[in-house]
Amino acid sequence: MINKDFDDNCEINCIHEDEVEKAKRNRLPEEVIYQMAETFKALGDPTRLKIINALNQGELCVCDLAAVVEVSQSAISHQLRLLRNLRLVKFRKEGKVAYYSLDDFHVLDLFRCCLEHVNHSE
Amino acid sequence: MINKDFDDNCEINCIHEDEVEKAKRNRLPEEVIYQMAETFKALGDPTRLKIINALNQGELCVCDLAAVVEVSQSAISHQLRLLRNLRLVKFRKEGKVAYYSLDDFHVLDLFRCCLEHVNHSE
DNA sequence: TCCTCATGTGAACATGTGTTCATATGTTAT
DNA sequence: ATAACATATGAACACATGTTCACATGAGGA
Repeated sequence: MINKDFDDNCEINCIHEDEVEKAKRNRLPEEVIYQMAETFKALGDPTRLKIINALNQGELCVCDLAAVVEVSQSAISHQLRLLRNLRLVKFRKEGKVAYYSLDDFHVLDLFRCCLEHVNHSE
Repeated sequence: MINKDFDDNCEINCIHEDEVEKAKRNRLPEEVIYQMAETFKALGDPTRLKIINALNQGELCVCDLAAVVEVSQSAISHQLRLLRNLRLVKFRKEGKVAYYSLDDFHVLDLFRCCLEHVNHSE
């Protein structure tokens, strides 16, 4: 079962060759993996999760978000830019006030799915 | 609409009071947010996503994973410990070989949901 | 027992990340 | 135009994170 003769230019020796080949064929493109990681990374911060949870119920302006999440306006703004760049939130401007809301319904799916995972694993 | 008289012991001034109050009531417990962030953070790394994608098709041993993901055995082992601690993967030992597999079906849900998000936003 | 092999792990290092501070931008009211 | 205000942003800082390296552990074979 273990095969040590096979290694495509890397020093790894213990291999279930067939399983490895199968797994290699099922690999996703590097770019897809990278983008998924970026998305998960964006959701992997308490402040940003709080922002998303707050926007769940509808749009909010920056200073409202700061009040709800209880961090500085600057911190919120930085995080919103990040979420914006990943198309997780969108915004519209009304005078000097910027109203943010969730951009993509997948975001809520991810949020809910993770919440369920957390609630079920105690 | 804008109210500057209300601020519960923080200096934020511009507030749509009712919206903020509503959002505050809907806040999740700090601990839940923290755990969700931990979970997303765990998924927010290319190496770990590759591990999860590889385990998608069934269990694999550590050196197989190293071969598929193409990083060192040590790096894989460190990442597996992290995933193990978050109950995202489990393992069984057969002699000196450790076989890892996905622990929780929510993990795959999250993975697929994110993949869909990435594929749809180009 | 001694050796080899598969895996685990601590320390160290470079890099990435979130917040704060100061300041810039752009809007509205006076 | 000036002042007040909402938001954006660059720099800097402290801290977290992923990998590598060296070595430990523990199982099986000679």
